[in-house]
Amino acid sequence: MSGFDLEEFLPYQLAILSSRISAEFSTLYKRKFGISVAEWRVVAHLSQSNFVSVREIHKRVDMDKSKVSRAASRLTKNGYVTKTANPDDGRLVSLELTAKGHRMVSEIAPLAREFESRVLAMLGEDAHEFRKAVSQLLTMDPANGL
Amino acid sequence: MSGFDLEEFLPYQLAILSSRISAEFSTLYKRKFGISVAEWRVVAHLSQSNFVSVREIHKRVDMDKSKVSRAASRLTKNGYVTKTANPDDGRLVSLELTAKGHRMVSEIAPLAREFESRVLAMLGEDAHEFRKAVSQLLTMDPANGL
DNA sequence: CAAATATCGTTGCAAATGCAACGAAGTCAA
DNA sequence: TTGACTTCGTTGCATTTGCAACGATATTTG
Repeated sequence: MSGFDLEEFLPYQLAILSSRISAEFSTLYKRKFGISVAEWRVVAHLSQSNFVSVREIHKRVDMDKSKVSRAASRLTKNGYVTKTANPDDGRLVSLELTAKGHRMVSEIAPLAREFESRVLAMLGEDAHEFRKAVSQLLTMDPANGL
Repeated sequence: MSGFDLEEFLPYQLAILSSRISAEFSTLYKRKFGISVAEWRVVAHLSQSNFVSVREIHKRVDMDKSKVSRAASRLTKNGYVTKTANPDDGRLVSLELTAKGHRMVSEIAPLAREFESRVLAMLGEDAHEFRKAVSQLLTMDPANGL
């Protein structure tokens, strides 16, 4: 039969690995706060720098701007985020964490760090090398055909 | 501001990396054959072993059985796959590549290998270590809390 | 300044997704 | 053998997603 060995195909392996890890971690905050992965990404971004526009987040992450927009709307509806018009540029929206949003992030953050440690612990000595490789690959330009 | 550094968070990095790589590669076959990632996974699996059930594919991959079922239906409609009832167990469906399906896989396979090489080339010496780490992480049991 | 262009966020829409429920088929035990 | 239980694939449904189009605002160009 031979054919193509999907199990050994790196893009496939990465997809499986990523979705498993993401699913595993997301249950930690989904259960407690009812937010999605997209919403987690938005609040995590906002915990680092407030007054961020939808476009700003859309640019950094592989998230369509409509996805960001809707995630932000859900977060606003649930009191984690506020949306205000940027006074300098009427097209922009300034997203900002509320106190409730900050509390949520500070509850999730230690869980995130602990989860990450557990994953890296599986690699032992090689953990650092692995992280370096991931960072390296992330520097590729998706527009330039890698 | 401090907060949580999402950019350095491994699950996030893996999600970005995986989705970029997947998107990049999928354009190679989407354009030519009009199939989705889910459909690619199904035909790739089938290129290794025919007469596979929906459940079989569902078990190996992080794909809901309804997702597999629908991907198989689309592939059948487009002449890449046939569905027949398993004579030994009426509940099972035997998925099988058609000649057209085999031709498609044999066109995509070299593109896949070349793409993978290009990705690994970015890592140079460390490519092998990286692959080992990915395999290692994939052995974790998602049910057992990693 | 006016008009053409570009950028930003939202929304409509069709397609994809996850989940639960279902019917059909198989297994097991009394 | 019958009846309870399990397994398999499909489908209904609500939600999410990606893409294009839109209105609103900025910027650029003539």
